[in-house]
Order: sequence, then C-alpha cells, then structure tokens
Amino acid sequence: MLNYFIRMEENLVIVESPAKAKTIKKFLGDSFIVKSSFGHVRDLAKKDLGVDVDKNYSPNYIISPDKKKIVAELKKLASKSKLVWLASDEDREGEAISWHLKEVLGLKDDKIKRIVFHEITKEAIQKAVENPRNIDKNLVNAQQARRVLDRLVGFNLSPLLWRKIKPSLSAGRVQSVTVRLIVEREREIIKFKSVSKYKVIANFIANGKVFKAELNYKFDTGKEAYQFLELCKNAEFLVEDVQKKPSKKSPAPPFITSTLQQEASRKLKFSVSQTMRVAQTLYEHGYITYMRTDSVNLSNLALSTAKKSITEEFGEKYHKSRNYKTRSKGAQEAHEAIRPTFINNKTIEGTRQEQKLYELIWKRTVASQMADAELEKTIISVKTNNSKYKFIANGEIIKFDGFLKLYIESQDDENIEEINDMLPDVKAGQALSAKKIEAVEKYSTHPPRYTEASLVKKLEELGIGRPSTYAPTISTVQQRGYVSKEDRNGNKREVEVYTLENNEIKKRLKSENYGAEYGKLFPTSIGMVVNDYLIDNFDNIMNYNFTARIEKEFDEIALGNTEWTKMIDDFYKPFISQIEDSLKNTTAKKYERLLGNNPENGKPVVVKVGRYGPYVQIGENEEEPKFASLLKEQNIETITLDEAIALFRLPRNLGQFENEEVIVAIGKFGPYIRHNKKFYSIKKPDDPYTIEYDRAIEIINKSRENEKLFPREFKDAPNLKVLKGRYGPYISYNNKNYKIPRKIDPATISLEECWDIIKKIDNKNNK
DNA sequence: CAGTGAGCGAGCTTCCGCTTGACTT
Repeated sequence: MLNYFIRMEENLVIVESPAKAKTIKKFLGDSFIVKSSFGHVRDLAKKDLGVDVDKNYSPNYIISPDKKKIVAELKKLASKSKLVWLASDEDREGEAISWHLKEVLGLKDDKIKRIVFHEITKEAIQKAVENPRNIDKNLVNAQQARRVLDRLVGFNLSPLLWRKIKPSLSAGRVQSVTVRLIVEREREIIKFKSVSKYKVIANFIANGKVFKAELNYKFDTGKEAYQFLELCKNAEFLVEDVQKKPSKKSPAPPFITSTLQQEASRKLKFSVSQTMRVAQTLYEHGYITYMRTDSVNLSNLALSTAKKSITEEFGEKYHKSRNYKTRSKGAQEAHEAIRPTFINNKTIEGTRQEQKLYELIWKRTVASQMADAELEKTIISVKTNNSKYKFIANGEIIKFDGFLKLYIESQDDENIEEINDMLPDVKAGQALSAKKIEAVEKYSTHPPRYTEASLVKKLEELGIGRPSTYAPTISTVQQRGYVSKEDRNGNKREVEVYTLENNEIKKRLKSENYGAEYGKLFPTSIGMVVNDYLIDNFDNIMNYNFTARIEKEFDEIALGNTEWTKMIDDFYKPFISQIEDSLKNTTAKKYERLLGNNPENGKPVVVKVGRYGPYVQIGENEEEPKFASLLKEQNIETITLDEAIALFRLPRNLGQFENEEVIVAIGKFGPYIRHNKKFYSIKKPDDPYTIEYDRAIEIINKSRENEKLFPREFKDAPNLKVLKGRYGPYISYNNKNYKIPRKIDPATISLEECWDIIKKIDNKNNK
C-alpha cells in the first residue's frame, strides 16, 4: 500500500500518550513500532535560571530525570529504524516536543518525518502518513519564547517574594493572576452591603386556573409594601396585554476540558482534579477521546454515528447535524472535543464515578447533534385601577422538546426567576381575581465566591492557562497557602412577609438561612499580602490581559515575523530592572490593623502578618505582648475585635491528670486536647472554649480503649486482622492490605463487612 | 503536626505545559 511498508520494524512512530500509541498501532501494521514520549522529554535546567540572559537567552535544556529511561529506549529503537515519524500534537507544545525529540535522539533531517492528525481513525492516520512535513521551527521558537518567558518571570519574582515577604512563596504568569481573581472577588464581597427590598407576587385566577405574576416594582420598605397591599384590597385587576412569542433553545457544544470540569462540578459535585482523574481512566480504557482539549470539533465518524444513534432512538425529526466553532481565546485545537469513542455505547463498565462521568459525556455529545427545542413564551401583563404598577406573568411551554429530551446544561446562577409552565388562555380586557398577594422581603446577595469550576471558566475566558494546567494551577495556589477551599455555615435571619388573602393583610416573620458556602475559594491573609505587593510593583504582569498580549507576540514568532530572542529581550530588559529596583527600594507593606482596645485592660488589639502567618497581638511596646494565631478560616481583613479576643481564651489548662497537664487548644487540624505529649481531637458537639475537665478525661479514656482494640482479630478468620496505620485503618488479609472506607468505624467493623471490602477491592483490581 | 512573633545566616524554596506512573493500606 505505502512505500514505507518494506521490512519489519523499519518505522518508529512517536506520539505523546501511551493510550494513543496503543490505538494507532492497530491501524498501522507490523512495519511500524509505535511508542510514546509521555509528553515533553526535555526542559530548562532547574538548578538555576536555566537561561543564559547574557548569551542571547540561550536555553539550557536537560533531559527530565523521569524521562531518562524512555529517552534511552527511544534512542535504541530510533537507531534500528530507517525512519522516525514524529507524531506529537499539532500545536506549539507538540511541535516543540517533536523538535526536542529530534535533538535528543540525534536524528538527521532526512531520517525524520513530521506528521499530525486530529482524530484517531484509520483514514486520518493514513492521510497523515501520506502527507509528512518538516518540523516548523518558527512554531518551535514560539514555544521556546513561551517557556523562557515563564521561567524568567517565575524564577525572578519568586526569590523577590522570599526576600520581601516569606520563604518558599511563588509567583508566576498564571498563578499570580489566579490569586488576584480570588482576592478581588473577596474584597468586593467585604465591601458589599446587603439591602432588602419587597418583592410582590400575586396568585391570579382565570378560567379556573391559578398562575403567578410578579409586580414590576420592588418596594424599599415594609410600610410601602403594606400600603400597596391596602390598595390591592379593593382593586380591579384587568389583563392589559397578552404576548405570545415562539422561541427556541439550542444544545450546548460538546465538552472541552473546561466545560467538562464545570458540568461535572455542577451535576456530579466532582472537584476539578477528580473529574480529570476519572476522565483519565475512561481515556485509558478507550471509552472516551482525549480529555485535555480546547476544541469543540467532532470527527466525521462521530457525526455519523451520532446521527444513526439519534435517528434510531428518537426518530429523524430529533436529529440536526452541527459543527461547533471554538470561541475561547488562545485555543490551539490539537484534538477533538471530549466524546465517547463509540457513541453507540450508552453505558460502560467501571466504578460508579466512571459510569456517571461517561454518561454525562455521552449525553452532552449526542444532545449536541440533536434538533433545537421549540418553545412558546407568553407574557401577560395585568394592570390595576388604583396603582401605576403592573403585574407580569411569564409562561413557557415546550412545543417540541428536541435535545431537551436528553440533556439540560446547568447554570451557576442561583437566582432563577419564577416561570409558570402553562398560562391560562386570557384576553386583553379580561377581569381577574386575586386569590392571594404576598410581599416578601428579599435581601440582595453579594457576588458569588469562585468555585474551582467557575474559576476555570473565568481563566479560560481570559485565555490564561491551558487545558492541561487548570487542575494543577488550582492545587498550586492552595499548596502555596494563597487560597483555601472551604465550607461556611450560614446564619439565620428573619424576613418580613405581608400576605393579603380574603381581604385581610397579615404580617409574619419567616426565618431564612443565608451566607452558607460549600466548596468555595477564599483568599488567605498571605494570599492578599502577596497579591498587593505584586500589583504595586508588577502591574504589567498582574494585568488580566498580559497573557493575551504576549500570546499575540508568540503568534508573530510562529508566523516567522519576529525573532523569539528579540521578543524576550524586549520583555526582559525592563522587567529585570523592575526586579532590581524592587529588591533595592521596596518593602512589602507590613500589614497592621488596629481592631480596638481590649475591654478588660484597655490595651490595643492589633492584627499583623508575621513569619508564621497572621496573628493578633494585645498590647504594644510592652515587655510582654500577648500573641495568638488566626484560625484557618479567619482573615486579617475581616476579623472583628470580639473574634480576636476570643482567640486568647485558648489554650486552656484544665488541670492535672496522671501528673500531666490537660491542655485544650485549636491546631492545624482543628480543636484538640493535649495530654502527656499525645493529642486527642475534639469533635462536635464538644467545644474547645467550654469543654470541662471531666469530659476531657472521658475523651482521653475512650480513645485509649479504642486504641486497645487494635489489632482486632476474629476467631473465625485467623489470617485476617484490622489495623491502624499511617494512612488510616485497614484490613490485613493473607499479607495483602485493604483500606477501610471512612464511613465504616474500624472499632466496630464486623467480619462480614471485612469480607465485603476485600471482595470489592479484589474484584476491582482483577478488572 | 501542635505553638513561634528580634536578627543573623547556612542552604533550601520557585515558573508553565506536555504526559503518566508509583505510591499502595
């Protein structure tokens, strides 16, 4: 068929991912060996800057330590092959991977062929093999510029922070702007003042049907709302206008990395990293296409199988072929959208999580090829004879469900308007009677804090970061202590409700929860300090458009219009003088805030940020000021005087037990009792501020008894033991270990439960 | 990992993007 198929093993094909290698092997026959490089094989040396800024930014590349083995293997195979096909992805990073491979394997130009394909089908691969090209050095240079710039920024800014703020901190083009987003959102929330307004909803009756309509005005006070209801007592309600409008909804495009992360978060409550882990498994099993992509493109094969699948299951009317266009900034489109490899497989074998994520991908992919939903929207406006305000009723009915049969995209927005499904058939001029009219006090809500997934959405909109880095970036900013993912208990408040019913107005108070947060990203005190320092001194790099701007310059390099070293030089010269200037002339603002005076002794209470993080100090310029660290969930910008003083109520010394002191305090992992160098955690409903001596001893004794239980043995199973180890409780059986799930208490676990766990884990491993 | 907050200074930390293991509990 092809000239290259001459002798066994004359061709070596190198791709980036081993799963891809496996698939391609099937399409290519015996004369091709297909191997993977596992991504980049070389990177800038890490021990210093890795770039010689005095020698025209010459990069010092070394083979990454974890790639030494694979490089040696590839070298050996390459030397035995006649041709080496470099088949890494068709984008900036992929081109660079091919070039680095050519360099480290010492390959001459006439021994390599550069090929690319966007989908893994026999046709696409054959076409690629028939159309080889050379390595695009301009594109490689664009990658070198990207790499070198990130290194110059990161390895100059970070040491500056070590000097000015605290060791081991970090800064970079992506992470620092990520932290900025979270800090600025938090400050908006701190500034936000919630106000309440009165929203009026009427339940009208027409043609024997009840429907809801909202007043087109919200009252500022309960008094005004009350006065309006008074007017409604004897009012006539007339239909002023009825509008009917056809409308339609279209399905969302197939998944890319960021949208998969968002939907898995909203629909399945997966964290961003969890989504990627599960998707990786699906990919490795061949169930889905590659999961790190920014392309919404579907292969022709996928389009035709989706069509077949939809027509067979729902009928021809439900199918509509669609090609989506990628709209995100800086997309490089080396892959397809994330879709099932075989669209006729509705379900797969695997863990519950794998099945759920697969089902989500399947539905989204198929729905994207389905017909629009056809709706009819109705708006009825109702006027009264003694007020200028009007009631508006919104109705929406589905005339044809189309893609909605399969998939509805979730929204982040929590304030969804009330919409009637079917409205009664009323005519202009028709009189209505009001069954009930209610004015409810509604508080405005602050801008929402970011979740991991909504942060990814924002980063993608700004063109910052890549599909392969969203999850790692989120974990980096948390590891550095700039951001933490937390839950917050809400508070209760009472809202006023005025109800007009049977010509009588009643007032009542309704209690509601507000301010509860789940899995939201909060900036830490140190995150805020570092952010402010960077914005003060490096506003260019901290600008949300910085990445977009340099991306344009990388594009010029890729087109061959700019020398990459020239672009870097233009950036570096002013940047390094900013760095030198900051080293000499700046100090990070010492954060200090006076909260007030301690009511007990009148001494000033101040929040500060020190070497070990944020703390409160009582008494200044004294021989012995008192210190206390802020709790994990407290922030220097929001802590109050009362909260600060409460910190000094701990540690508490409850007295002596067995000749050792019993101390209660709050540590890194929450409240604890310390006794004789051992720690016992205090769990709710016990409270470290109020717990008494007797109860503390009880906790110590209970924990001791609990310890005595281990190792637990069962007389019916001599080679089975329940143990507690470094990573938590586990079962040891026939020299194999099995983790005990968190929801099962190892102190009371039964033998049957042990067998269950063993069976489940063994089954999973055998698959 | 459990209690620090002065200052000195050895030696360490750090970036973004491409990809999976090896961890075993």
